[in-house]
Amino acid sequence: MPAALDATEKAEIVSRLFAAFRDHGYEGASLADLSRVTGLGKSSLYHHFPRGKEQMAEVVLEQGKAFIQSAVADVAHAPEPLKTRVDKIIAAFNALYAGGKNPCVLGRLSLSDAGPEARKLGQEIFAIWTEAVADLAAESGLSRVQARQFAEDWIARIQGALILSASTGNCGPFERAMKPLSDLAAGPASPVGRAASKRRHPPS
Amino acid sequence: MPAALDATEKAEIVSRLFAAFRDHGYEGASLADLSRVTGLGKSSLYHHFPRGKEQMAEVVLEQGKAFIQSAVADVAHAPEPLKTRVDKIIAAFNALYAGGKNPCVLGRLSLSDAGPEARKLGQEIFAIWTEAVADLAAESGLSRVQARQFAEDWIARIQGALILSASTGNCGPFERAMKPLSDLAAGPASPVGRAASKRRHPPS
DNA sequence: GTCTATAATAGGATAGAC
DNA sequence: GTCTATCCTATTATAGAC
Repeated sequence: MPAALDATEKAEIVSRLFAAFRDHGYEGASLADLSRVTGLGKSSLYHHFPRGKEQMAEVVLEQGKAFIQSAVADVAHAPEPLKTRVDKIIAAFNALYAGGKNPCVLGRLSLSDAGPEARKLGQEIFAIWTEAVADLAAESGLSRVQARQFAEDWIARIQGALILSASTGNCGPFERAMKPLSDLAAGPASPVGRAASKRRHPPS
Repeated sequence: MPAALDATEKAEIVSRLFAAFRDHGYEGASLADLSRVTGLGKSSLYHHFPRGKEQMAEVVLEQGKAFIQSAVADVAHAPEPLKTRVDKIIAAFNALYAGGKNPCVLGRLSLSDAGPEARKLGQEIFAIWTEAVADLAAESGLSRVQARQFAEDWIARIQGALILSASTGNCGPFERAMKPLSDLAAGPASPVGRAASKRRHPPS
């Protein structure tokens, strides 16, 4: 029974809420679930989050926003070689999504009915994510419009790959989805999709 | 008060359940919601679907499976020019997803906790969808392995684009996601992503 | 800050009349 | 086949002791 909840403990609680919403969605995660995973009674949860489940979802999205800011946006603009920054970002996503085995809490909460504040946060996160990746793409030589489309398409592909692997267990789409970003730092701009180099037979 | 529910009326009910699950997810669509959108009392719903909400989700997925079978798989193997088949499939998805404005009921129900039968149905639908698209890609000249990856990556990109547009309102990612399939029928195999043709400045 | 206990309501599901 | 009425449980949320 800790007298006060220090920053570390608070972060641990939010991290467990994060995993619960990620794995079960907003409507699918009940207060009983959230109580169990955090080890706190319902009343204690309400002590920390007076507005209840909705606020818990918002705090989880705040953590997601902080992740994108620090592990993507800040890294993208760091004074390091492009390849280094790109590799760091890919490593961060590989960890966050466990190589494709974890769903995306942002994708799930964005669709669910978690209230207007959560909605706004989701949009902000996608915006920060998109801008950061677009900056990398532009740096690698794409026009501003192309870079923005590259970013949107790359993020979309990741989100969809996580749905597929959650349903089918196949992480291949997620692994391949990392490649276009990786290719930004290596040679001519590659498209979001895998380069289709070899044809078995030419089109008639 | 119709004496019996003919096939048309049944299809109409399933169609409305489809829209409800698509827009609110499995956990997010309450029996009260489903009762309202179908115009049937709860008891009437249980008359048609004795196993309740879970069965309703399964029936909705059956409809999704039928859609993929008829509008994608059957079309893909029809005796028509490749371009014709591809255009028909794209038109079908444009209608299903309203140009990117509708979420994907398959993507939503696949993640939710709608029971083992629904899970299995989701996997089957993704499998049929993947095989059909892979056949088209192989026909256009890709190797079997490349064709399967093309299909997985294309489907992932669509699923993710629908999440993005649901959150941000931007349908651009969905519209661009259609292009790789369209390109299958026009010239050399294009990748899943947009071809990054022009560089503003060559990589150093 | 955490707990037990409890309210208040919504959710899924059923009974039985018509 | 549909309805009204009801049941039971889970869910969100609060009260108040410690």
